[in-house]
Amino acid sequence: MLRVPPRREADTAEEKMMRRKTLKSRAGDEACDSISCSDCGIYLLCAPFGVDEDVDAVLDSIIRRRLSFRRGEVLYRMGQPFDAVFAIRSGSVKTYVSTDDGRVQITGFHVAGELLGLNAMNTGIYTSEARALEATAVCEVAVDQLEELSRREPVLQRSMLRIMGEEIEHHEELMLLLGKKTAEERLATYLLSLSRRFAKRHFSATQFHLSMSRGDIGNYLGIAEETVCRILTRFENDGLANVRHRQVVLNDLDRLAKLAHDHRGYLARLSAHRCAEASPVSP
Amino acid sequence: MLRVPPRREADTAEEKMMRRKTLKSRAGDEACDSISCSDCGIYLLCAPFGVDEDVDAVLDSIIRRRLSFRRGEVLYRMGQPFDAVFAIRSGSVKTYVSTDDGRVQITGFHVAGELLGLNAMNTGIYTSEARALEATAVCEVAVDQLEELSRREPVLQRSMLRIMGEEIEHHEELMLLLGKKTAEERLATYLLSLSRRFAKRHFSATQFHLSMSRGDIGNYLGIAEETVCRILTRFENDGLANVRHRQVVLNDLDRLAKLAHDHRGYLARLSAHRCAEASPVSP
DNA sequence: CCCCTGTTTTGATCTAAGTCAACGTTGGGC
DNA sequence: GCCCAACGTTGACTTAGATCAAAACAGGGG
Repeated sequence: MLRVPPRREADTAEEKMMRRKTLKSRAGDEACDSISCSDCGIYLLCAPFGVDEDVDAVLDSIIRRRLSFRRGEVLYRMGQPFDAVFAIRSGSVKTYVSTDDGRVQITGFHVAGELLGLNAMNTGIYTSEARALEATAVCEVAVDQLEELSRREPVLQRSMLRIMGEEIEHHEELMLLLGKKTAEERLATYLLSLSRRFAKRHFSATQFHLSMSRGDIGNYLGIAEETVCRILTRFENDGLANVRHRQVVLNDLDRLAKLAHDHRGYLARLSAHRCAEASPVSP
Repeated sequence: MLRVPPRREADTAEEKMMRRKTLKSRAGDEACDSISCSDCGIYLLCAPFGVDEDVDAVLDSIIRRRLSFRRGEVLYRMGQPFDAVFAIRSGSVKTYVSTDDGRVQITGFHVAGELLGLNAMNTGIYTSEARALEATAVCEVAVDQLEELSRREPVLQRSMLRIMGEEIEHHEELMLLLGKKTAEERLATYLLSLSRRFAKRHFSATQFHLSMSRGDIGNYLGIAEETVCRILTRFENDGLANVRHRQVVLNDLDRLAKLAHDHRGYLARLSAHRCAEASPVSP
């Protein structure tokens, strides 16, 4: 704890940086590297939804426009009216909420193939803000068309609910981390969750690149930037992981998982146990 | 921070209490005080969904069974297969997740009229646990029937998305609180959020009853039980609020809102501002 | 290739809130 | 109406991690 003087975080610095940069180079913004739908991350989400016909045609009908953002640019702001979700085609994005006095809490990092903005479904107003961490390409999908289509395609409807459920689960895990874990456990949990995410996309589970700064990691995990550094050095000394600048190498996933006191690991063990016993219900 | 020795929390104590109690009195469990659908909280959610015909008939068709729980009883456990959601008819429920070494984080308190369990939509396994805070009556609704019905009733489909979006928003606010707020701000935010919730249901915004213990409040807010007490006494001395046992009286909502550094208040001000300016987009 | 700005690292010091301990309060069960 | 386990409160002491400060490092634009 101990952060009373509201030292206006990341945001302001980035805002300033952006203002400076925006004066120059407003080069090839739109449609400079338009990838075909079948190369896009969301294709993976759409494909299994039973769209047997011309996939490209269906997708084209719901995609309003393609946009690209440079590092630091804003996808949507808090308080803006909501009428579209964003499918990330490439790059990565952070989302965050903030207090009235400028403190910021990052609520998630999002990568290619993920859907952004569904949470504004409730009020019709964005309650969070999204900012590109690097050069990022997205497809804008109008919600009303998405709803219309999901009525005709039950698999799409189910999938939207599934995606939101996944986000809720992820938030629950993060709340456990923010409320009950030590700084060391937080970092271990974080590295492990990144590793799993990459593995799921068939990248290396033990070597990857961070698209976010130490400051962003600390903010997300509810600890100071300096603490992030200190603990990463400790991991290095313990032979657990090497994090040189933004390049990560994990040496011992098992030990990391033990350190993390993982919710997900616990769940997996629970399910296994449940299967093993086979006979519930006593008189 | 500073909670390394995993002092097994609430859970274990409650479990023990339940075991003791369960030996005796397994009295009128089911259907002892079955309220008609039109008295039920979820009716309010269902009514505006365009079910113009016989509402009761439609509802009866999706409600699998009615259950009632006593204080401390579990609605569902982590790791259990998911096939139904619960609509709370009366009473209140806490949901929580936990680490493998027994630390618990409460993720929400839920009251009559709210829907529980939609978050398991993703994996088909409950990743959290729900426990009644007091005598509580619920309706169990099978998910497949809910999905089936929501295909025919677009308003229901929209409403499910809206409910999940609301939960996500609520989690974002809680993450901001857990990651960035002081203990005092947390309590102020909490009291204010309860106040708003009661006001929305047309109860008093300044006087209400807490169904959860100090321990539960502290756990939910990521602070120690003792800190909750200390700060409540401070609020009392400052003439801000009187919290005697479980009876709350709020004396100065404005000052409380200032203390809370509210995300929601900030949002409201933002929207107002946006309306006032009327002219966006500069060259 | 060098500068400049933002990022990362390390050390010294401080503090909000956690933990421990002990005591007051209460309401549900018999 | 009495008892006791759970709940709530208050004080004394400890500590994980925040803040401050300052140096080392990178990498993109000119």
